[in-house]
Amino acid sequence: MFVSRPPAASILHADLDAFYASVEQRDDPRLRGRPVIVGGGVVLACSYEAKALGVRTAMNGGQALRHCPQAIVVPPRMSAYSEASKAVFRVFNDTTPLVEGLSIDEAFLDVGGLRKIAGTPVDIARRLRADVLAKVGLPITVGVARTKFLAKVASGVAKPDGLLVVPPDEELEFLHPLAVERLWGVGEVTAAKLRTRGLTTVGDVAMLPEAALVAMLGRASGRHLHALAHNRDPRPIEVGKRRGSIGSQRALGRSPKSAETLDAVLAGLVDRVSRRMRSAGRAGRTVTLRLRFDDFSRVTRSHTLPQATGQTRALLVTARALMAEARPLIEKQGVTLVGVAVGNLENETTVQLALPFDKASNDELDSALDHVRDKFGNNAVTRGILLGRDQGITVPMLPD
DNA sequence: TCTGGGGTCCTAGGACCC
DNA sequence: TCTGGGGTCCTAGGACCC
Repeated sequence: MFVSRPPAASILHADLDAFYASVEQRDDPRLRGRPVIVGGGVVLACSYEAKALGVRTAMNGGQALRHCPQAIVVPPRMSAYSEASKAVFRVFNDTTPLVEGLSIDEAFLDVGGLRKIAGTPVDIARRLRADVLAKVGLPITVGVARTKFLAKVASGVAKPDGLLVVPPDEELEFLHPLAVERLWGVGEVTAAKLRTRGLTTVGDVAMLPEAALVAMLGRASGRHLHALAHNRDPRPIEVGKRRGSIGSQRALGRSPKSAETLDAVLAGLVDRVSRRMRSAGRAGRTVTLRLRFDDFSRVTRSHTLPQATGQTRALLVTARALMAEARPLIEKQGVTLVGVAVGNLENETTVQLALPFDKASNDELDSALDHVRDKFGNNAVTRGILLGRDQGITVPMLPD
């Protein structure tokens, strides 16, 4: 007869500490041990030394310096962070094939099946932290639990440079005393709603019936929160998720902007987005224009095309039409931010050019290749497969 | 020095089709 | 002729996360 045991804690949530700031401290020894702020007008990231003095992410730069006049402010180096992220994800992927990336600096890893070859989840987590430090030179915190949600909560509690395991028989003891803000999906608005009703800990929330939470927060949020407070999270690790939209935005400051300036900004954003789409081998159907006004209110206007595209021209035509639609609002309120995003992204698996090679002139072939380059980026062509005389060019799906 | 830039998911109403 | 239900897609806004 089998006795069923609860599944072991075998989900890891690995989260780099103060990621951008740690990369800066790694690359410049003079910054180590000192309060570092990455960003200028606004704090993109700050070291734990700066956090200890009251600096927070997304804080306005002047405000941050008032908290911490001795802070060293460095401009962001996005390509360095992107490289560091790739190196860390290589360590993740060397640890287990079951890796689900959440953002540039965090991921879930399922190490449940590795006990025989790599040891217990805790052994693996210790080794992972040591490997990331040795190979990439960055501190990383790991939470270990039976579910994704709890592993993430655990890493949040263990930060910085920590390791925290929540054993399956201690889950509620760990979870219920925590502040509601620790729950994934509880931000400022939800926390305020809960607190006005006297609910400050996860345990308080767990005592409420689901229907009460649904009435308070809406169907999805209510159910979600009820499940998390009772530590129910059956979601598996998902490998190979691809993003659903690509966007870019730019803050403009408060001074009024002419229509020409706005159009130039718009064209620049569309160009940036479409380049990124092509080099990722993606195409999308829904173009969204986002505007922010000087009172910080926002609006969006969107339009869905019949066919997915990654071409600059088609996206720009659509974005301009949306901008024209929003014209009256802009004249009334003074726009301070413009963003363009393309969603409904589809995977481009292959492109077949209906161009028989044996009948095509060199010029026609060149223009066909240009077409592929224009649509999918240079990468696509160098990685393309020439199938033969009358089958044209097939471009394999590119990893995002 | 009031407030960056990149995303995800949910809701709700209306259009449209069967 | 009138009435109805279900499903999907689109648009706009909002909350949240890093």
